[in-house]
Parts: sequence; C-alpha cells; structure tokens
Amino acid sequence: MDSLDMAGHLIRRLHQQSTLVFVQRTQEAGFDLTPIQFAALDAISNQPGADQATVAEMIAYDRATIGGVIERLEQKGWVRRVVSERDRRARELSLTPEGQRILKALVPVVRGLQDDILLSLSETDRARFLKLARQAVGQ
Amino acid sequence: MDSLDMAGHLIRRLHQQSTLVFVQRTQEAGFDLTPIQFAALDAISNQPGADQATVAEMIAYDRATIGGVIERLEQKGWVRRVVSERDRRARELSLTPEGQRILKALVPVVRGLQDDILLSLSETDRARFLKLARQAVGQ
DNA sequence: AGCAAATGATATCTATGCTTACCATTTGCT
DNA sequence: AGCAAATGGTAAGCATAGATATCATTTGCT
Repeated sequence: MDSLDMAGHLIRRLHQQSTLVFVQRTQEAGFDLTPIQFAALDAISNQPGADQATVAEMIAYDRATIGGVIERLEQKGWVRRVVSERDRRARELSLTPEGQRILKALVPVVRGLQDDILLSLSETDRARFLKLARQAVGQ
Repeated sequence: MDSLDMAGHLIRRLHQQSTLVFVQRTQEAGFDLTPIQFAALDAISNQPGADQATVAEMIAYDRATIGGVIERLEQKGWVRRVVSERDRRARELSLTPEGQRILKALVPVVRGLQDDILLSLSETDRARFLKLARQAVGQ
C-alpha cells in the first residue's frame, strides 16, 4: 500500500482542499476570514456569554490557540470580550452588531460552498461520505 | 444545518484526529516525527535524487513549507541535500542510511495506525470511506 | 548570442494547531 | 478558615500551511 493512499494522507489532502475552497469562496463574496474564525463566530452566536474554554470545547479546539483566534475576531470588531463578574478569570464572549451582521451574511455563503469541497462526489456519494465522516469523528 | 455538521468542519476534525493518532502511535513506537515528515521521507525514498519542488508536488505540498520540513529531516540526519550538478538552483534529495533504517522501521507502524484513525468505522465502512475520500481528492 | 519567461529555493508574514509552563482565581474538601 | 486541586487564560516554543516577494539559474524563443 502506497503511503499516499493511506487514510492519514487522504484526510490531510481533504483538509487542504476544504480550507482552500472556504477561503476562495468567502473572499469572492467579499469576506476575509478563516474557517476556524467562522466556526468560532458561529459558536459564540449560538452561545452568547460563553467563555473561551467553552467555545474551544464546542468547536473541538485547544485552549491555547483559541485565544489568538478570538483576539483576531476582536480586532476585526466582530467579537466583544468582557471579564465575567461571576468568575474573574473568565472572559464572556459575544458578537458585536457588526459581528452579527457579518455572520448572517456569511452563513448562506459558507453553506453554499460545502458542496464545492466535495465537488468530485455525486450528490449521493457526498451524503454517504458525510455520514461516514460524522461517524468517524464520533458524532 | 449546524455549521459543526458541515463538510468543512467534519474534515477538520478528521484531520485533527488523524494527526493525533499518528503522533501518539509513532511516539509509542519510539519515533519522533510528524505525518508530513513521514510523507516527505517516503516520497524521497521512492524518488531518490528528486529536488524539493518535485517532492512537494508528490505529496501535494507547497514549495514554501517543504523547505522547513526537509531542513528538519536533514537536522535529524535522515535526509541528505546536495546541490545538483545538472541544475545549480536545485538540491537533490536522498535518504541517509539512518533515514532508510528509520523509514523501514516506520512503515509497518504507520500502516498499522491507519485503522485507528477511523476506529469508529467498521471494516466495510472504512473501505467505503477511503474509496470516497480517494475520489474526493481526485485520485 | 541575447533576453524574457520559467523554475528551484529561500525569506517574510499571517494563521493555525498543539504542548508545556505559568499565573490568577475559584472550588472542593476538611 | 485554610489549602490543595481544578479551571480560565496567556506565554513561549515548535511545526505545519499558504501567500507573496525576491534571488539565482536555466530554458525557450528569436
């Protein structure tokens, strides 16, 4: 078996393709952000007031890296970070009005590009693939 | 549709899982390297004398990052980099005897961990998934 | 032969992605 | 109340990952 044909390598190439499509399509639509920034934005929107650790857990991310992601979202003016009164270690996250506007405009674009990630699969195979992928990540 | 259930996010989590399993299993076996270092090592072994650009293309990698990867492999004493006589811009790559020894010991370990990446899939589903993944990356 | 275009490689910059260590604060237990 | 353990966050370090710019050399065309 060729090492390039093994699960690990195929998955890396899928990830590569996925990121590329995301960035290209969102840029074409006039946005400037990464897939992970979108995931964080979406998570914060679904759970306003959550702290960074919670958001990290929601999107299966590590605590150390999420800090930088949130910081960049804050710099863009899309996310607010307020020290929690309940727990002064924590920072409560929420979207700014601008962040909400961006996310709302972004959702249909991101939804629309998902099929482009798996362009060489038929509709049926795409559904099969996603079902298996879901199962593989234990969801 | 939840953004966490979309193709892009599922693929990112697969990649995460894949890398984790690779590093854990190879470390348990006494090795210290990344998936991409393995891919490069394997590519060089299959095509000794190839230059960096060729190796990058073989493993679907970008030219800018491969330099660092090869450099780390060279530092480990696994790869030799010799300026080509044919084309003085190029560096011809080959494995050192140590690199050959390591790769030979590594191959069965890496082969063996592939199934662990997709542990929650049955044998049949794993084969289905890989077939679809292969198709999705256009291979 | 001469020169523009292509190519191999590196440098720089930005952004993940993960590990370990550390600091501040809170929790849980006695 | 007192204190160890747990938790939220940041810092530092290493390794991808890709875009763009630059440099050296080679190729292709005339």
